[in-house]
Amino acid sequence: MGKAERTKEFIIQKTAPLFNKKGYAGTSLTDMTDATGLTKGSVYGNFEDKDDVALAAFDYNMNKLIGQVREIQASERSAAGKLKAFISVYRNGAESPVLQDGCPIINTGTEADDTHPQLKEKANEALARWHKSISAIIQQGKMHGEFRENVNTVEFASLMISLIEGGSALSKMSGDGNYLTKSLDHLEMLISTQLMK
Amino acid sequence: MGKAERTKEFIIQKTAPLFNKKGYAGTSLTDMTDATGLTKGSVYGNFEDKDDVALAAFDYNMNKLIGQVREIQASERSAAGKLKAFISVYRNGAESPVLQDGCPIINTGTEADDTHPQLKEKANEALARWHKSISAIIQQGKMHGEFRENVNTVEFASLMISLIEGGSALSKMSGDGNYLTKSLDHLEMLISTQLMK
Amino acid sequence: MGKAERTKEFIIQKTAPLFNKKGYAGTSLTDMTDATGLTKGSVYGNFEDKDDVALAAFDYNMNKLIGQVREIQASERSAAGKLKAFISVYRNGAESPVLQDGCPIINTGTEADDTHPQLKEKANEALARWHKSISAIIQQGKMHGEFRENVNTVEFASLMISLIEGGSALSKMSGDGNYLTKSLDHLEMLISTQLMK
Amino acid sequence: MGKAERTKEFIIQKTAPLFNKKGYAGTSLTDMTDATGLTKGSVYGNFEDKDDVALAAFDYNMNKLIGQVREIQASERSAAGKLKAFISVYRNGAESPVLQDGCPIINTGTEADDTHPQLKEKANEALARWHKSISAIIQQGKMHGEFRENVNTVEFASLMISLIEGGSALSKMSGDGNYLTKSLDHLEMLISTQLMK
DNA sequence: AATGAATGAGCATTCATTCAT
DNA sequence: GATGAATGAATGCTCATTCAT
Repeated sequence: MGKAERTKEFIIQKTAPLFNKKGYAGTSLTDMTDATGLTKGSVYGNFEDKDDVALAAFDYNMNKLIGQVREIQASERSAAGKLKAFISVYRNGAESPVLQDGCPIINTGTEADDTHPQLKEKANEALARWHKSISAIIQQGKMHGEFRENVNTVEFASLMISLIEGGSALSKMSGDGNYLTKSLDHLEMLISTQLMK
Repeated sequence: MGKAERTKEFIIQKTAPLFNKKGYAGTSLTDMTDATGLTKGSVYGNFEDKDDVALAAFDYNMNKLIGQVREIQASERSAAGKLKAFISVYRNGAESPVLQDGCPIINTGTEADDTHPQLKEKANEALARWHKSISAIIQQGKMHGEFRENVNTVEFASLMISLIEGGSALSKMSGDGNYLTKSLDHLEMLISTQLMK
Repeated sequence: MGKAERTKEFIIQKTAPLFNKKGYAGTSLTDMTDATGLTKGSVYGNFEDKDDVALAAFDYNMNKLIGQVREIQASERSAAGKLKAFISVYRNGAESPVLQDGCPIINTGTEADDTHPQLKEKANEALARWHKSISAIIQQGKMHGEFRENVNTVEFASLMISLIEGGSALSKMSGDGNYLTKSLDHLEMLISTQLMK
Repeated sequence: MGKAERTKEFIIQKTAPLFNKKGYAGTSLTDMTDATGLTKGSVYGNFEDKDDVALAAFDYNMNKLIGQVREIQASERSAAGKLKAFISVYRNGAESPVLQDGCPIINTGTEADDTHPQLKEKANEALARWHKSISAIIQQGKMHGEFRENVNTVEFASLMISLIEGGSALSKMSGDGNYLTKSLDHLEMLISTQLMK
């Protein structure tokens, strides 16, 4: 990794939490230089513009989040276990360096929706990937005889994400953990009673 | 209503959609004067500052949203019917002047969380009121013998809001109606099977 | 004249010499606020952007220059006298608030040619108007029997402007008045011997 | 020519057209690295600063221009022929790699006049050299009995340059070839009727 | 009560230049 | 001798806010 690569990485690392916490419009170049200790020129030497950093920061946050999930999934053999890895990560969101400021998908998605097409696209791609990943696990569960065949895969995945994101966002903003806890409890119940044989 | 009152109302009316659509940071004073045809001086003659307008705009949006719910609830006698009024409003969100830009609670809550304490507070109060309103309906349902006694009121209310907000936000950002549709379908099913006798 | 109008006028008045002297790229917003004592916000409250000021400044300079010519022409009855008014203004360029920094047409035309299409257009329009004005005077002279019919009007006008602009620009840059003096002397001779009967 | 010498030459070669076309202020270091494919460090390794390059670029452009003239003059025996070599080069300016962006003397002279003393000096030196060169040819013509003695050498030289530069600049900026054509036609006529016996 | 005009701090971005490697 | 990376001052411009009228 060359010096440029290292600096880029460093800038993303330091600014990604800012973008997730304060949003794109709420994060200024000065916030970024304060967080990194670098100069504006240096940021512009390594990125095309603020957008470029924000886009990279979103990817960084998502990768970190996915990494947390993957780590847990690695030790899970069952499809149910793999699904529950998502639940586990969000349930302990307070300790996650990413989720403690809220899920990047909904944070970015709600801000960028009517203001920043590129970021919106990114958030939607991440959402679609997540949906696909859940769907694949459910299909796998069906194939291995672990899950019932008569459950609609796509619909279950949609419901699962809605529960996680809704609960997560509401608990984050209200400080009332019940939204997330009850959503995740309900989701686990659904996995056990609707999905598993 | 004096002239001042009327101008205030007018400003809020015209800017409330902006704030819900583009967020607090994304809405500039110039956006506001463009939308109203008034001058900046006029805005500042009627409000203390941008915050003051944003706060009022949030209330305006919420009242409009609550109004839509109330209208439907007015013709519903049963507790289940009253609960389903919320579902009905969100299901037809595309036609709601407020919800077409997303639910103000989650829009405001996610943006303001780490940037604007007063707005965050407003969003949380609205959320708490909503939660209380749902809880009261459930209690009423229980008292009238319509709902089962052994359902946890608070938890059901939390789950209900998570499903609505999660589904709503994800469908809004992705353009995929499935998130909302499946959440609301599931919620209706829960009301029928878990709540109703 | 409202206050806005007066401020616009004031800004143009103070910055027009800067633009003529230092060029478009060479004149910064800070130069402009230094020259006016106003703030950047004030400049942007009265003009769309730097271009807008530069364009207005060019017009201001040209109008001033044309005014000087008109003043002399007013007391001239003959076509020859009217043509010589142009010569007179450029001959005393050192004392002209505009020409002391060079003729705006050639200053702007040479800088903007490959860098600023709008300014280039302005300079060319001014040049075309000047050409038309000279042509009209020559035609008038012909009609009144003052000038010979067998002189090509358009060609004489072109030659006249080339002599004035060439001499003016070279004397300005070199500090050697001979370029301008000899050009204008030659031009006067041409008017007397080629044009006049 | 060592490597350093070759790189210097290469940079000048590639940037000289930029400086003539876009001017000193209009040509950025980035324009220069784009044009050369080299790095900023490399430019600064071979030149003191941007000024240093611009100065060298001006010389390069002038030498190229003078080279074109010399080439034609080489096959001219008469003084009149040598004078007309200048005319010939400017008349075919569109095909000259230098003149197609305008004459460096007037381009540089008008921009640098009030902003860049060193460049202004360069342009003036070039102008003075040109004047001297024309004067020498006229003197030669007189000595050889080709030109009349009673013509003022210095004044004719000044007039000649004014006609060429005025016509050239105006045609360049306006796209109307008449300014240059008529100036040069007139100049040739002057050489034939005033200068030649 | 409302306006038009101004403010000045802040914005994202580009500049010429430097310097360790 | 050349590069890649960094600097910091300056660029044009927008922001929320104020205030005389």
